[in-house]
Amino acid sequence: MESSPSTESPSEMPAEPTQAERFGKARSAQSAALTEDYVELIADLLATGGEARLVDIARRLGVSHPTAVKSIRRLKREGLATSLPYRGVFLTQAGRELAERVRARHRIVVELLCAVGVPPEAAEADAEGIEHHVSKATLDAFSRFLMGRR
Amino acid sequence: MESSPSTESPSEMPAEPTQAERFGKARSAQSAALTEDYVELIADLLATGGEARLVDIARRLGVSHPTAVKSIRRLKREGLATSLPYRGVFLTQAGRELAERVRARHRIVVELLCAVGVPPEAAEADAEGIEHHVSKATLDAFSRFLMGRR
DNA sequence: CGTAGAAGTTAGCTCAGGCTACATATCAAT
DNA sequence: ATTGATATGTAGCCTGAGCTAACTTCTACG
Repeated sequence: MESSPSTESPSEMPAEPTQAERFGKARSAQSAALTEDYVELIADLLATGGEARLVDIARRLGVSHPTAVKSIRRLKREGLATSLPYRGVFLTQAGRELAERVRARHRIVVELLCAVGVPPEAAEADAEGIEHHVSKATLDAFSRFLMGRR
Repeated sequence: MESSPSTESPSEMPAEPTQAERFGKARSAQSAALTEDYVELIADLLATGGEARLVDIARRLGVSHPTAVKSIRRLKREGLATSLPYRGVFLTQAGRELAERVRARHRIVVELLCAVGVPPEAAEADAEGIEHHVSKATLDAFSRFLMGRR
């Protein structure tokens, strides 16, 4: 057995907390991702079809209706959406603002991916997962990059 | 908004399945993410310190020890790792190969982010979440982009 | 050598997101 | 108006990842 592990005496505390924080952050981002997906989709349905029905939401997200119900209940709890029993789902002011931010970010991520040579279909598919992990700093950098090459 | 619906049936079933698939894919990617994080970290610990102890893994990932135990049990179940009770965790051949792929991908993602102007700290932090959603096609595009500007 | 403390393990709980099955409400068309 | 097809909603279960508490096993040191 190697004798190295404990002999790291001089300074052995700096790097780890940072990495743990990064992982933790990525983990919680995943939770917000669902919220963002729902809000974005609802906004889209409202914009294109005039209304956002449970069935459509569930189908577009590829989940069962009850799952969509639960998630939307959460959105309502968080003050992002409202719904009338058989009249569809709507967004609150906060929900609309979030949707707008998410949509703008999604667009920028897709454009950035395309700009560096990712095929459009892959860009669209990967963006769905990537966008939720793009911080403000990174998004700003993406914007600048796209701006610069126009 | 959809580029090319797979089947343009007469009346029903428009472009939705595609989007549902994307969401589903992003969802399951999140599950693989954990596996990748663990394997990558174990490889790193083995490379730098010679051994990967439960305690170190848990601390670096920012989770409790029992959580790490559970996750590693899963890795063993999936044939990616082995462990001897008080002797640390090791990677199987498959685990080492996965670790190598993950590491290469992580590096490329960070480099790509930096190349488009993302500050290094943000690049490193965001990559932790982004990398798990980068498909082969996107990764290849990243590589080409980086190659081209060297 | 014997024991204190670190490392590892087990048990059992929570929470969130998913699902199926079943119940109810709406709507559209006859 | 009745009724069958859709759309919603509720109940109850599963799974995975996290945590704490309590127990066991090493190991190192006095």
